[in-house]
Amino acid sequence: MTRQRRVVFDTLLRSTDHPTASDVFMEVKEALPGISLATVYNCLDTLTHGGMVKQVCMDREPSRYCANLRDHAHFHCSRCGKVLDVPFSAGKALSSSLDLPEGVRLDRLEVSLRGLCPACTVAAGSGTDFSRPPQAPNLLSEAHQS
Amino acid sequence: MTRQRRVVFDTLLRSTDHPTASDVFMEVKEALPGISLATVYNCLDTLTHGGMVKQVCMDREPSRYCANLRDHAHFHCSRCGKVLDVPFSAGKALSSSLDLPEGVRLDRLEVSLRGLCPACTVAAGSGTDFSRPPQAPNLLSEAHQS
DNA sequence: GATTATTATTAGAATAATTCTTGATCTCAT
DNA sequence: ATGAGATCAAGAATTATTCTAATAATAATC
Repeated sequence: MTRQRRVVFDTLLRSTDHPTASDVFMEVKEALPGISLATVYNCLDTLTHGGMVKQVCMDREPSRYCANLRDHAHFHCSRCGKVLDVPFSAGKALSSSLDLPEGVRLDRLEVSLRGLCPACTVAAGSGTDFSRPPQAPNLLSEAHQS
Repeated sequence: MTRQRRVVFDTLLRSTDHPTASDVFMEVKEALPGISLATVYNCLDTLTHGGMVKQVCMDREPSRYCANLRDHAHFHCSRCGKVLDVPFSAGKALSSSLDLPEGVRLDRLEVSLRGLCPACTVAAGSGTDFSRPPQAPNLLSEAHQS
């Protein structure tokens, strides 16, 4: 654990949003003015491989990093871009709602959500109801089903 | 629906794997030798926005495309790179195993899995049992939990 | 059927996130 | 101190994807 790794890690621990590598870079520069973006990438990589940090990808947007190691999903707001941690409901095993083929070895499971965060749902206004999404067979109805 | 869009779409309908844009490009060139990669990207985009096709991202790997519109998760084999469709178990609402904050509007839910496909689990051998992954509170135990 | 307007296609340049390369620097056991 | 090994910095390189501008196809109107 080098100085730069520690500072990068501390930055993530302090952050509640889910910063990108550049976000972290800008933040970390205050403490370590000489650090380079490449080093931040290296540190984030090392921390990720060491299991101290999770890398969060959605679509092809820049990766975000998160020091919350509890199992959780990520909700990405399409309007303000914020990323929220969404805990899994206690007691419900997520993997049991999947028909995994026999014989696979499952190492990692990732759940990403898209939509509007509470604030943006309100801001977007309209007569939509603010409770739950429309119910489809399993999760939600994709408007444009064939 | 232009000629190139149709050919791109047909290619996806025929494919059982989950081709990347370049994969599609190479395949489509047989029918439309003059087509450009940019057009393939455009077509895939149009089809995705039109809801005929799903774009599948995992980590920072190239996007893959899939014409299976049924709700399903994607299993990515870390060894051979294959991507398998994993249907959701009938009757179990996935979104109900998430503690979504009040007031969010959920538009899209994506589940990605990583591990070894059946063939690669066998090939990787070792004394591992081939049935189910180790059980953790919710989905699976990340070896490196803090 | 000709003419205009719209939209899609192409080829290649541009972009942006990330990774690689190289030499300099640090750490630590000896 | 000294040397071995890892890490860092800077910038170049890579790669998936998007943009741009010009051409071509399609559709709509006369």
